[in-house]
Amino acid sequence: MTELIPSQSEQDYLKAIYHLGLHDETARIGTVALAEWLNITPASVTHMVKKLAERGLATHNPYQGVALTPAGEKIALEVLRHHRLLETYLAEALGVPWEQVHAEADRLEHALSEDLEDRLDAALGHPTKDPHGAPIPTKEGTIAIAATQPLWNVQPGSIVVVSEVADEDAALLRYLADLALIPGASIEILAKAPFDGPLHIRVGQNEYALGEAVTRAVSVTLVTEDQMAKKD
Amino acid sequence: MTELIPSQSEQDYLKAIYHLGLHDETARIGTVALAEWLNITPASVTHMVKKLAERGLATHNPYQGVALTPAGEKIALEVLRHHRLLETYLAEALGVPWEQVHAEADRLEHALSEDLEDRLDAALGHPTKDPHGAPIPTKEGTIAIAATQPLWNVQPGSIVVVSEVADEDAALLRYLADLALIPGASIEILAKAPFDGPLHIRVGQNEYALGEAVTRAVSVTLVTEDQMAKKD
DNA sequence: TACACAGTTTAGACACTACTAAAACCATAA
DNA sequence: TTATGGTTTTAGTAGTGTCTAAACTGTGTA
Repeated sequence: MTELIPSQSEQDYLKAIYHLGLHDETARIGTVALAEWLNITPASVTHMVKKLAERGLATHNPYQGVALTPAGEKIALEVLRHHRLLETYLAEALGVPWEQVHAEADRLEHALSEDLEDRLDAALGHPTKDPHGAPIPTKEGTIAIAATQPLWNVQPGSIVVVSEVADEDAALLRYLADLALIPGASIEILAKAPFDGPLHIRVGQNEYALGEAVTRAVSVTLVTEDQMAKKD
Repeated sequence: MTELIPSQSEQDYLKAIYHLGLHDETARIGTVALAEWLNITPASVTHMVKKLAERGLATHNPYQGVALTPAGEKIALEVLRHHRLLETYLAEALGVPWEQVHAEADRLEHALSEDLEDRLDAALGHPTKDPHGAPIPTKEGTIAIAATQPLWNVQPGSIVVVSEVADEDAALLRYLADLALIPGASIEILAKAPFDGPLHIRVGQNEYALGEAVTRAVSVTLVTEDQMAKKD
């Protein structure tokens, strides 16, 4: 009955919990991790998480971590839809550079009405991915989870296609764009130095040696796998 | 030195003070007037106005009213530029109905970056008026004040052109659009009933009798004046 | 001239969201 | 089994922006 609209802060927390819960399904989402992600102190996070739990948007077992309830996830996906539609629109219609759209969308997403959301969606032809390759949730609250892996984890000898890149770090995005490591790009993994050393890859005519930070930010899908890695 | 960015609330107050000070240059802007405009209690307005005065954005003589300082007016005009560029963009690029753009812009204006402002401006070809005929302040903080008067004040027998319509009331805007009373429309003032009775006008082939509320919301410029009104 | 009343301000409170400092918890290594 | 250290929570505080209730001001009228 009392369908309270979550505050901007609450929406940011829900989005953060959703984001941190994405990659390691099983991993517990801790107060410190959330605090670092949101640039807030752990004490403040505990406070807010308790409020989210009271409102039925998250579950909170003290000392055990946080998780979204279905209601909380629904809101997180709505905000994410706003965010990614805005990113796509800003890039396509207004030519905002791709490393900049994330920050702009973060500010605009909370001020976007449902009507405007629909208009952006229609103007873009109902896109399914944002400029960084991330899937755009549907209005119904479903999202396509692609079967990808971090470039960091791929075996040498494989050929992969870039599916998605992390969009939070503008400097990193500029670097990736320089390297043509954008969604859809083909990469050949040449070698990986031991002891978590750099990954050697070829993109088009160019070869690069990339560190862990960069290659963890790039999600890829396999095209061909190295013989050595095959096991059947 | 300490160039503080005003909060969203502060920006709303500055915009409101600017708006209320526009039409009657000399009139004092009172707490109740501001409170009604902002949908807030007078006590809260006093509180905020004192804060604005402390920050050098407004002057406040207790019991005597509020006024903007140059610094405050500059900010008000920046917000107004955001607002009106957004209104124009939403109407032109996304087809948002003209009675709806005001409310949308009110939410988005605070989240618009300078870069995005410039992009909207360029995409629209540097417009000088918003969809309601209101002038868009320049980036330098100047605004073109048109020599207009409320339709309500025009002498019968005159012919006028609609210059601007008040954009706050969506229902009123829909009504004006139905009557084709949009910026640029020509109006012949036929008669005015005594004792502040309705104003009879012709717009194209149609004649209407309009009350004070409606005709005060429409600003016009004179094309020809009635003989009776001429005084030299 | 004094009073009444509309307009304005003060005082005190609350919700929100953040902070610091200190206490409580828990897992792991000695 | 206990010490240790990182994680988490509690307690208390602060700033913003709002509210209600009560006190104050100043102007026009009787």
